[in-house]
Amino acid sequence: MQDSKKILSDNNVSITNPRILVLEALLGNKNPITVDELLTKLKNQVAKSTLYRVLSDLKKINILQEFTNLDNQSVVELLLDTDSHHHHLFCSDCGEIIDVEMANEFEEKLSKEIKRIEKKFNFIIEDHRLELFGKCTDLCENCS
Amino acid sequence: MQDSKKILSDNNVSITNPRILVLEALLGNKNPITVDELLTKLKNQVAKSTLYRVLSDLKKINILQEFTNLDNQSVVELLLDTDSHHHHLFCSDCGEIIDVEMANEFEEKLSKEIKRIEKKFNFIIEDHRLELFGKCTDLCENCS
DNA sequence: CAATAAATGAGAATAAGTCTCATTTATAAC
DNA sequence: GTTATAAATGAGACTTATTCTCATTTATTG
Repeated sequence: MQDSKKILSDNNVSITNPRILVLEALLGNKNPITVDELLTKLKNQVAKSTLYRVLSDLKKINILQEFTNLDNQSVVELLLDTDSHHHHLFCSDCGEIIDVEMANEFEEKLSKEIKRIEKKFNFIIEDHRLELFGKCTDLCENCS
Repeated sequence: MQDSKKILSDNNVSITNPRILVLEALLGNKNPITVDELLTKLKNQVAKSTLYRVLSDLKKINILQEFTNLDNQSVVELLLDTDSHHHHLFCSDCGEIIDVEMANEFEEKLSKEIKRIEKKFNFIIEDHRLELFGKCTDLCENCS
């Protein structure tokens, strides 16, 4: 509860009720969440237009990552400085998206390879994203 | 011209004019293309509803990959058996998406790391996708 | 070349996301 | 604490991407 206000003030964004509610909803989720699920969660608390605006605010201050799930739906995840670098595991059975940390050794290899690509393509690479697609065999109750 | 027909028959899909036109449009592009650009390209040749249906057909036979660009637009790329495994480089200046092959050594490291993740999460990982985000410094005429 | 199932075109329908504008709220100054 | 002002919000209209419907056309098989 205090968290969300701190996040906002730390980023010089005015503290409003909708912003607190959206942040709390996001903080309550370990894994990424569909914008649609967020809309449902906050129904009658935050207007649709406001939700989209707040999400765009959070993206602007660089604490929200947006991508798409296997059904091409928008998915959103809070990404605070304190959170560690991670990637995503997508289950094509149940649709779940799970945060995964890769081994340091691998990330170092990736950084080196990225440096090589930067030179080869004369590109400045600022960020990367690795997505793994498969099926969770017994992880969750949704999957047979 | 012969190519597109072969692709269709190889995949037991009936050979129709719209499918040939869409395939030829896709074959003509080295890099991924926006669905919207494809629509424009094929305006007056293929109905919008048909284009979307053909794209979904191609996805079903597993020769079309769909993802989103930095503006969250749908992007599409033909992915034939003969094509080599690659990833994507996104330029936030000009919006271009470029195919990139990573070094074999890196891909091997990635495979190993994926095996580790499979065990750790009890997951079967069937595919992966690596996206690199940055700016092309002098690559194209769009970028300053 | 006929019969039949599949594919298509045109446009209506849906859904995700954006925009508008009148009202409310947060912030900063007093 | 009040007040002034700019910023944020809510409600719903609007836009745009994608899907659906159904009458017509086309591909395939015998």
